[in-house]
Amino acid sequence: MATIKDVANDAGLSVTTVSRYLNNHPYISEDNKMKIKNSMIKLDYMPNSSATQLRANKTFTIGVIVSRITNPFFSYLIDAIDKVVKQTPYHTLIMQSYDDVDEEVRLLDMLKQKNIDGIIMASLENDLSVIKQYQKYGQIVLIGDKSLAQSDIPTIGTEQEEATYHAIQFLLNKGYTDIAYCTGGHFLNTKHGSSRDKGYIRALADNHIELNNKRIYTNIHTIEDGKHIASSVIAMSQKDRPTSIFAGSDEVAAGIIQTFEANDLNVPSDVAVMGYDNQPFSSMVSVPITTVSQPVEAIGQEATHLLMSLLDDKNYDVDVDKLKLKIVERLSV
Amino acid sequence: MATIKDVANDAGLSVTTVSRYLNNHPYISEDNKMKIKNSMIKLDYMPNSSATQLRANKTFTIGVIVSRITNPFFSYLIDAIDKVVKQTPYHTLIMQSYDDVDEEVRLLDMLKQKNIDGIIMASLENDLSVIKQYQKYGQIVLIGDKSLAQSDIPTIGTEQEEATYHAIQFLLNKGYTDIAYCTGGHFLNTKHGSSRDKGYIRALADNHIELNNKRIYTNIHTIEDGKHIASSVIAMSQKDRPTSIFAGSDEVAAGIIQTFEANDLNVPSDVAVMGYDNQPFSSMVSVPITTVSQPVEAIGQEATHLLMSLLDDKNYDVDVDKLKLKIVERLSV
DNA sequence: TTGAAAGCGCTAACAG
DNA sequence: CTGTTAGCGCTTTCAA
Repeated sequence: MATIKDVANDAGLSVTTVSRYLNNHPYISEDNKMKIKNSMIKLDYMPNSSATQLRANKTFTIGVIVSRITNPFFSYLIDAIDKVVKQTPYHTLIMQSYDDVDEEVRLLDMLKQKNIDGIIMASLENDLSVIKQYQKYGQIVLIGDKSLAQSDIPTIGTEQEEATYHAIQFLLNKGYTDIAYCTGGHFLNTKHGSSRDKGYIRALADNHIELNNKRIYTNIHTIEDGKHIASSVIAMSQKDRPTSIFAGSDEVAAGIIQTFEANDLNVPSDVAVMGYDNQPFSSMVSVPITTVSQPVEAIGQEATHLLMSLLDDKNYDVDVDKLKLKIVERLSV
Repeated sequence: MATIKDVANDAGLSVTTVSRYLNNHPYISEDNKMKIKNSMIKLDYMPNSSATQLRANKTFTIGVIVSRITNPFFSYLIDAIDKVVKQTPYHTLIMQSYDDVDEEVRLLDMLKQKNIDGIIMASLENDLSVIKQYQKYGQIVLIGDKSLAQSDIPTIGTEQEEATYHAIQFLLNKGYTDIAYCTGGHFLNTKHGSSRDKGYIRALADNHIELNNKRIYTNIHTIEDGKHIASSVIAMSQKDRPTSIFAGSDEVAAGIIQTFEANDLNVPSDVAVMGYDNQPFSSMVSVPITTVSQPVEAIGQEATHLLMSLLDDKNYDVDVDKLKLKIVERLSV
């Protein structure tokens, strides 16, 4: 592959001049511009990005950490992010943590190694104190509950606790008082969705309902997980069953619903199921899912604009109005 | 950020020795190993990857081109690829072409700029002759119909034409003779799913059914596209409607089915709908989708192993047995 | 077992 | 308007 030196030689000029051409500097004669252009075409030249990166101490790549890309919430989020990034000189490096604490650290280390200039973290496994350590290596933007913003790490915050509170209240208003609860993390662990846990707890407390640990399902993510939960509910005697389930995601909700239907339990009359995310397929499953809608596109856009501004040392005012969550009522509750 | 020089200074050694330690060379005294290790920890050192990359003329990054990550087929494919890549020193850079020819070229140019060492192309917009030009800049592996393999570009080939032929034949056997056909590309253009087109045409021909251009829908990808098609079918007088639709993807099929149901057209009795891909949600929609199952995990694994072998200058025998497509019969046909 | 020095491809003072 | 030169952080001859 031709280098800048080859081009300079071929054009009979110095590498400096060629470099200037490359970077659109003023003060190059039209004549030489032509020569350089021709030599570049002739030699099929393209600047080597490793060299540019080393020199500039900048990679023009940002990382996006999600737990798993197959979760449609994350793939739509990434899509929204990538669409904004595409309009900049940056590239998007997608990184999956698979909900693993150590893997997340490994990904954060890429900041340290100058593999990437900044990170958008849409999943969070480690304590915020760990994340903060990495801010000195590059810009970090968090996506999650509003409360994360207290950490001094720039955050695109949504009202997860409020939304969960409202969702539980919604179930309560419909008469379901025995509400099982699924979370992707560990219940009331400081990380991972704990703000939703708080919303659940607060809603129960406000309605003088006691928290029942048997109704808590932790580390729940996939359709399969949903199926398992449904099976365990089916295995209970009828009077021991919860009357409703807050599934934590539409995927889990879909798995639950499918298994219930296959076993002749009616949703919602036997057991109501509340989803989360409002994914494209959620209105199409056999019992359309009542769910909490997250404005995933706006979240991705705001996060990216914020990170880009940080990288450019500029200010950016996040448009919080676009970040509202709301309940979408369909038939599963 | 500390450099190798800082570590060398701190340890009272030369950069060479530190570099040797980094690369696990033999012949370093245990004593010095300890010193280096301590200095590294003390200075919070991590090798700068831009420098390593420039020096090695290797980025340890591979690109994966898909048309859109929100298509679950692609997100599952990427997941499969990433899981294999994670076991190597490489990283995965995901690139979306959004079905755009020029964008695909821009992505291929990353090979030229040494931004990536190799590419897996799961979507194909440009002619193979264009792709071939890029082989001199890095390794390329194609994912798609078997026939792509003729191009001399390493390919993980599945029998798209055969599978489509069988799917159409399946519809025919069920008594549906008026079969509309959706494709993500342009019908019988050389690119993008044209092998499926051939399967469709061949199946009709073998059954002495004339091809009807009005039954061909091109550039169809999303749930929304499916809804539009369904609307246009609904707008036809009953006797003008096709009796079945080969949707080309489960997403499109889902959109079609939902719109039909919302307008009191029964699937399959009024119009049958055949999907493609067998996605996780396909069994859960209101009319579970009869579809062509692609072994997406195996495809991703084989493609990655093949690319890795190519990058390491080794041989790899693709396990073609794992690449079989098959019809999954549910209720939409 | 260790170190000096050259060089990967590029950019940016500085000098002209 | 153009060129000389140093250096980004790392690896690898070569010599000791």
